[in-house]
Amino acid sequence: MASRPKTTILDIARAAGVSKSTVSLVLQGSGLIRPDTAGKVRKAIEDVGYVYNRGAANLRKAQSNVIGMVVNDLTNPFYAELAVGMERAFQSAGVVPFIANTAENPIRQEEVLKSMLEQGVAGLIVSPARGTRPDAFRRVETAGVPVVFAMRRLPESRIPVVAPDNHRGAFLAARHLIGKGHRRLAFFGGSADLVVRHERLEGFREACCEAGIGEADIQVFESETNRKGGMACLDMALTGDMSPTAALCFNDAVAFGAMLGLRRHGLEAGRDFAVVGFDDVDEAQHYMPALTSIAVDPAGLGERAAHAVLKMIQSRTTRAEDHIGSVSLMVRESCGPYRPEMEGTFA
Amino acid sequence: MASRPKTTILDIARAAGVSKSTVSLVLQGSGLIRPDTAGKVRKAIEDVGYVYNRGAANLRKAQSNVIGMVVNDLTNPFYAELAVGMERAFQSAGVVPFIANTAENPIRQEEVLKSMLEQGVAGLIVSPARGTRPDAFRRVETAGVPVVFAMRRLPESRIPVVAPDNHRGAFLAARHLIGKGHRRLAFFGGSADLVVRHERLEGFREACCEAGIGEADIQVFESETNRKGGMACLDMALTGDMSPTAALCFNDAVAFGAMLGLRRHGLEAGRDFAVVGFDDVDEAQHYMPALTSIAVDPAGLGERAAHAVLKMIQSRTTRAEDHIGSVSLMVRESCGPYRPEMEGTFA
DNA sequence: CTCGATAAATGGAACGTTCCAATAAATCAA
DNA sequence: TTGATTTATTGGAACGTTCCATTTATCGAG
Repeated sequence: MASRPKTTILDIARAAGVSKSTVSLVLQGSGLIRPDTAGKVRKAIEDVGYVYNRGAANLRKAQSNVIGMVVNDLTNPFYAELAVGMERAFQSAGVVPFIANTAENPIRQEEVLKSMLEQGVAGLIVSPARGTRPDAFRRVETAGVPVVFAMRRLPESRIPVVAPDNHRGAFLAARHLIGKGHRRLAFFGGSADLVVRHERLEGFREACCEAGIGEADIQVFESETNRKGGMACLDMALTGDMSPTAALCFNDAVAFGAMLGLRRHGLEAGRDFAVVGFDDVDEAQHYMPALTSIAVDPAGLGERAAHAVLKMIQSRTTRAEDHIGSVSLMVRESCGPYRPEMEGTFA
Repeated sequence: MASRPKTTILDIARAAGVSKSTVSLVLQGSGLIRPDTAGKVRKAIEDVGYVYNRGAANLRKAQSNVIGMVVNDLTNPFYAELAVGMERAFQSAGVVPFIANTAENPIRQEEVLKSMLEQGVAGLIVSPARGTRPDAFRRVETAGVPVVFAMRRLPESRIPVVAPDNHRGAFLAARHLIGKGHRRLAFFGGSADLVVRHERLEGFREACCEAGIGEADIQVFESETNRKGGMACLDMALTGDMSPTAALCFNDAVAFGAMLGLRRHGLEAGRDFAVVGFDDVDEAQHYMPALTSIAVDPAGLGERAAHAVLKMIQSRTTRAEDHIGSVSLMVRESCGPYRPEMEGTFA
């Protein structure tokens, strides 16, 4: 019951009456073996409960066939979507990606990366944890393993990135709010050490600037990137004497939190306050009221990232071009109709 | 830039002026090495960009330190929670689990399991895909790798299971509905090949039976286990001439779908129809109306499952006791107050 | 048939580690 | 100092695979 003697390629060779080399060749699907011999071997493999030892093979071969995928928060359906897209792309390439979660913890991330390197991954797709130190990927880089960042990037890094057009997304969202008549705007959520937030904030500011809205009418709040953070932002925003009338949220989770917060104050998104999210998770369209958001196609970006590493591995390079995915504004109910009275509140 | 010469234990030995055996000992944290020699070695490791080759080590060692985790749907936050719980338990044991998603596809599941075996996992936690064939785990079993099923089980299998008390959960939910005065009940969603559904359905029926509600007043609908499935169920339920007034849903996703469906018919959960979910995902409490559901603590079950494999690996056995986690009914708004008029509709 | 060419199959070394048995160095008791 | 003991270190075989260089079988042509 316990302690298998572990059958090897030699056992199969013996059973099939051929040499280990022949078995190896069959395993690799080489055409050099006569079909009937190959058949014999395959039968032997089936009879004995053989399992291929990829570790041993990698020792000899230059390259492994595992690809690692390190994601910062599996609990966020947005990243789960990303993972699913990657898996789809890898599946058709015949590789099985291994996913590991860092739970937004840089220490854990380090462990995970180390483990993946030790396992001999051929490539890596990483959505780095918040607070990742600049040199966190030095080891990976010196090991010469191809990496691509997905969704997030590090401040100064030569590692290629696959991400949505955060700047444009935020710009579109802000312009939408302004178009509805809002003149005092807020940006909700995210922490300042996220490059992504920087990009979104810039797009947001650009739209404001274009509309002639000054810094005095812009309020920016930091928070966790989840519902709780969104509620916190809303509370802060409503306590000032010049409260904003609309908010662009760092992501949908924050937006849901903000809407929850509004309800606690007896207000309703779309009627008393405009909210727009970012990411357009599945839930956004089902929410009450349905959330206006920026669609970024995470699964598509996942596929893109997967193809990028695949290509890097194949061409044995560690460099690749960034890919900035296009985004689109999904207008729903959370911003309500055009409301001229909002213009009147211009400071 | 490309094609590392790959530094090995021998390079370090040379750099530190010791033998490879010494380096190996240091790597394993053996106390047999004099502290200053160990220091020298560790420094050399740091200087050279060494990465440990776990594949080579596993070739010699009996046991690896990777544990695989195969989940049927990462997109469902419920399973993501499960994964997170497992990771937590493994982290404190110093192992890094590798997660793979099967997307509810038995063929994919087979590939994934094969890949994990080849990688030499020490143990496996699996939430099997829908439609898994009874012999899908034969290879894993003959390989002697410890496996535990999480959340789901296979019809006839000796593999230990960690799962919530589905029977009791459904029983509690149904009794709650009956207590609210409902007398024509429906069960929404899930496919008949899921053992889990069987268990829940039984609990549901038991509560009905106890309350003297006959088969004629019970309607059971199959569907996908997501929002879409829930909407479909609701539509079917409302078309009959003796529509139910309340439904227990296979899981929260189905319940959300059902509530969406109600709204399309101009009805509201909690006022015109009672809905209860299963799983109590985070979203349940934030929904409008907040969803009454059965809490199962997926993260806790994940931890439990992790400990189970860990123990199995340690005691080199492939058997373990099942663990049935306790559940509790979370009463919220989706079933409304007691409504005696519902009793009147008794057939 | 025999020879040369081609196709099919094989033995052995190598990959990077662990671990045992053995050696070398340090320590101690006499 | 010497041997006995303990403490540190080391060489070499082994793990299961791949791949190169060979050997052996098969086939066609003369």
